[in-house]
Amino acid sequence: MTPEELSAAIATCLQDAIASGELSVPAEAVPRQLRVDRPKSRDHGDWATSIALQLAKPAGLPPRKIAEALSSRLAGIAGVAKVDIAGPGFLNITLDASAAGGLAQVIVQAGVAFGTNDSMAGRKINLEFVSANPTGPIHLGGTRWAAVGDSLARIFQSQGGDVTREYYFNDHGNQIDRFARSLLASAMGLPAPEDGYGGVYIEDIKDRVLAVEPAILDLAEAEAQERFRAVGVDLMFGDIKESLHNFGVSFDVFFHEDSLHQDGAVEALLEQLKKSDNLYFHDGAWWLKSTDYGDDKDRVVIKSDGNAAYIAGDIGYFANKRARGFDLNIIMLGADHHGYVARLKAAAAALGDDPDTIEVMIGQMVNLLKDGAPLRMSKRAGNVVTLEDLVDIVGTDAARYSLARFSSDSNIDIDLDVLTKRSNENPVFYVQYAHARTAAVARNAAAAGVDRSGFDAGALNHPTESELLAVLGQYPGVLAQSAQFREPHRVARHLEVIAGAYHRWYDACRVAPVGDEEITDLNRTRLWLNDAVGQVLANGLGLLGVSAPDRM
RNA sequence: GCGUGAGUAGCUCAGCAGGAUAGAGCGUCCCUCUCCUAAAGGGAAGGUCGCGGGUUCGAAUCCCGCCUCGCGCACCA
Repeated sequence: MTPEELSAAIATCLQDAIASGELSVPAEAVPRQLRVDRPKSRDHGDWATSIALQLAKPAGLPPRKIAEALSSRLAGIAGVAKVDIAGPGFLNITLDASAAGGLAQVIVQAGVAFGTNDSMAGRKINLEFVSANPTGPIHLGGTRWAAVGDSLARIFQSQGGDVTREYYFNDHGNQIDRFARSLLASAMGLPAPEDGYGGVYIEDIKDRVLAVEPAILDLAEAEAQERFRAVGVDLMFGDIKESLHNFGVSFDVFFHEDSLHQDGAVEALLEQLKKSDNLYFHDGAWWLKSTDYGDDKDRVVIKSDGNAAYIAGDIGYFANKRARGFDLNIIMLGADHHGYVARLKAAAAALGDDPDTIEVMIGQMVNLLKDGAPLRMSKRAGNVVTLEDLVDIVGTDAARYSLARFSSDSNIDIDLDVLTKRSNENPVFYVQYAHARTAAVARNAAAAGVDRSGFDAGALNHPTESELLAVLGQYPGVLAQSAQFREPHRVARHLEVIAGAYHRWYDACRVAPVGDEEITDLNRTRLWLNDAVGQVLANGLGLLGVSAPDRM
């Protein structure tokens, strides 16, 4: 029995109590989702609910009275062995060992489907992340989003969501010109332009452009710069796509900002905004009245030089996504872009659309520590640490896991020295090891002749088994919450909890018989549990894009 | 100044649609392999949950104020 199933059963009991007139609670006071928690102390049963305390005020009754009204009904739920009223009115529920143990079989039979759900079915979700400019390699901030964004996409899919992973290439505007000029300067042996880019990767791209077009420097300067732009940006695109692919992230759409300008989409939308009186002309530029829609200040959409400002592309891009049918557009941005949120939503509102179809996730910075001191990074100076650097140092699994296990809201410090040690300070090893251990136990069980031909749910009654079953049962709920709050780190953290419970169980309970002991249903049932743990760990690691090795 | 994120154990961080004695990993100190992977497990030490008010039967969690730190506040993208 999972906590969700128990919760649903308790909700039914509550409805019964209300219907029978025993309890009088205003409908709006009844929580839609009735929570059951795992108590910290084993003396408080397997699961507990504080529903009686929550309903005391709206029902106008002492909480213990409510608890009493509910406890006899809860005791009647199939699989519930005992219900106690404790403290101010907690309801502590103890399950039959057989009801709790049945979960092991349920999980094995569900396989990869265990934990999945259809709560997001029918939702067409566009998940835009990384979107690093094609003027350099993916830096650490982008790497964090690659790990978090791809995991979130997988989690949405596990909940039935229809997800499109999308990468927006800002290949329009003068940063690309700066990139081209930087390549040209490098090829001519000049220092990087004042507003340009430097560093080894510029040298590298320059060399590769020259390899493709050896005569490029014989062209007139403007023409040479254009060739550097065209070929250089292409090479950069290729590098970025390859890095992401090697990182296990497959984007469905690489969207080029330039295409919005090429096909006239942006121009048409700006005309529409002019007609709807959402744009005005001032100081030689066209401004969006974004303050009418909650922004701090109005924003220039067409600069006085006649060129489209950056937000013009965003307006076109949003309209494009909506035209493609996405009802939820999640955009992941770094903390240095959080000022965008208001203007993006304002732009949506100005178009007459629903700003709530846009959700912006802001990820805080990743700081690197080297020799215990913060490492300052600058793309211009060229001392960036890239996705590839990180993968070279710690590998894809550790990189993805260590970035995904933190809340995006917190700044994280990654100590290169620690990660270079490849010690088990990285929890990914702890979780992967637990998975490898389940595989080893299964191999040994098979060699000893233990199979899953028998199952006695009631036999899983050791304290470590009760704990292990409980945390396995929480997995679907953790997944659902992870999707709801867009927080993949909840999955990672719960895997660590499961791994810990598994290691403790392993220490206390054997699957394979010792020596020539007779094989019983206890051995077989424990094999079910062992395999269930392996399944859940593999499912969870899969959602994080991390491998689940059978041997380590 | 305004906006925004953070402040929880020595370190890195969970927990925050309020719940019973605040957690994990690492680090420190003990202990456990004749027994399926000791890359593990058990135990100990270690906390005014930034500070001050408020709401509540109950606050790390919600509200208000303050302090400190990160990030942002362009006709750059």
